[in-house]
Amino acid sequence: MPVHNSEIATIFDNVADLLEIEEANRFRVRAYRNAANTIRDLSRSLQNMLEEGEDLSELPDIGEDLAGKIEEIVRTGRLPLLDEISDEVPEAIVEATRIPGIGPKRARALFEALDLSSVDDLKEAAEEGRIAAIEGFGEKTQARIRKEINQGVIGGERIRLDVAEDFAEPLLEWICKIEGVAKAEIAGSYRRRKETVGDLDILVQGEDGGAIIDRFTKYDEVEEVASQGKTRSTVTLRSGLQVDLRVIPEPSWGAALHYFTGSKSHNIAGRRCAQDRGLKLNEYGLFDGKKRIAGTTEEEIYDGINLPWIDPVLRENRGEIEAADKGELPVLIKPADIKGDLHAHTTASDGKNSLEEMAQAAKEKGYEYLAITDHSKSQTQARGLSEDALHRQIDEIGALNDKLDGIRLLASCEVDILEDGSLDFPDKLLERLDLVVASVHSKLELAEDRQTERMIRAMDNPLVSIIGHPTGRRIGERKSCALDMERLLQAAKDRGCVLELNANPVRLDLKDVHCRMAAEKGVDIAISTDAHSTGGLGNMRFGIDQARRGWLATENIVNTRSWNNLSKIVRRN
DNA sequence: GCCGTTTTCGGCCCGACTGTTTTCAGTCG
Repeated sequence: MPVHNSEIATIFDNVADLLEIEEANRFRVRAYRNAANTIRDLSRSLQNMLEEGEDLSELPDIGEDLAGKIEEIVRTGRLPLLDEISDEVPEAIVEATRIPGIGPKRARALFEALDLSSVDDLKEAAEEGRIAAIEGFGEKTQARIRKEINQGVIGGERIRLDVAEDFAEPLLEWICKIEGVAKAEIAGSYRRRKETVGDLDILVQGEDGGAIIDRFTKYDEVEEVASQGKTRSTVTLRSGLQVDLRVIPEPSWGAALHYFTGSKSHNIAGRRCAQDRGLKLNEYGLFDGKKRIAGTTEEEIYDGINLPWIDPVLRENRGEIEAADKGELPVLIKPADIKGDLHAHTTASDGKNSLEEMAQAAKEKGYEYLAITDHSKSQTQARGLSEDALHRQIDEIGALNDKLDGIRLLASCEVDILEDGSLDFPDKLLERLDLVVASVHSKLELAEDRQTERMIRAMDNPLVSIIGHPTGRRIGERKSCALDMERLLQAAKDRGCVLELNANPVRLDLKDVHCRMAAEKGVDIAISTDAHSTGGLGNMRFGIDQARRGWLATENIVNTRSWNNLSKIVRRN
């Protein structure tokens, strides 16, 4: 049974959580967390690395001990250490640490003082007023615990980037108008363009922090003010989104922007770089002793630790600091590089606009081409085209292209990959198309081997140009199907098949790490919107952000090429 | 538990805010 990196990382994170509750050495706890982060970001599967006899202790943050534990997990699917400490620490304490404001120490103190055995017991104790009586606890903590448990918000879900934008952009605009605010910017994972964000970190430049924050907490959509000081405040909006605001004086702006953009592990690595040079880096600046030597801009900060500015999308401590140090940062793809969109639907299947309307919208984006990829016949719920209907659409596109000026429609189809890997339309029909996108829409639950083989079999057909939304995931709704990504990428490379990076913010399929793996293997990527309306073409920017997070450059992306060049790549036969 | 131009020990990122107590630990980011 394949063991995935994410499972191993989760085991290590769980060990860290439990060790923390047991008050183990905090650096040992951190070692497990660091290892989990390293593992989560690896571009290769640990299982494969082991099978190929590689020494895992050469990986960063993995030493002899953890390498041995990984081997054990891969072999048995379990880690005895985790089983042992799981027995020692009641599950309810672990759950209690998910209440904001309750960490490992207080969770343990609560359960020991009150002799509780579940979170329900904790709720009961809070309602009966027994928590406030414990030394070190008080009324406020008790009220908070009661509220958090009743709201059932233990944990808190991450919000999709596009959803966060809907709340963030109007809020930012409003903040910019507060008196005394010189400028404002959203930092955090939002600025790094992660596919989901946990909260918003907003920085404002201004002098009178107390007044600015006071005004901020009066924003129309603020439901609760969790904390409020002179430089910092945390509120929750009615939408459930948590917003942290920090007021930054001008000389520290760059340092604060860098610090609060993160990621945390990028910052830690950055501070080590500073330490190596005998300097100290924090959110106020870069310091030589007590003297601030940089801080106004991010460029200054990086320059001070002898690095070029690193784009926020790369700041995940996935090797960007080392690459920057060697002058080997990728030249990332940018919106202006895109010459066309290779996945779009019309009213012929489940789209909302006609061929003409889609062509016009693509032209307005400055594109050279737009591929029309309506569904194939098996997709009855999406009004998939019959063979005759596709024949007719190909003729229609041909005729329309004669009339169109400055944009070319490509005759295409999003053909279903059937359960056995064969295609929903015969080759004879597909041969008439400019290119073919092949996607899986059914039987997403197949076992990893069968799912992987199914897609590889589809790629065996040289008429298939691009595999659409390869993993089928929908963020927050549906997990990725089980796929051996390394094998899939190798198969794509061997066959010259392109993989899609679906730019729909609900999909963003491939993930950033998969994009990076693809680039490392030399697999071409198409960033496509899968637009079902003219507005949907605008999702390209989410795909580009994702590609940039995956270190992709112009040359990795096929739809940065003119059709003359692109046609040679997508016509493999 | 990891790591090393300070290499087998002794370090390990850093500061704000809260709630509690009255000088600070815990938590968070």
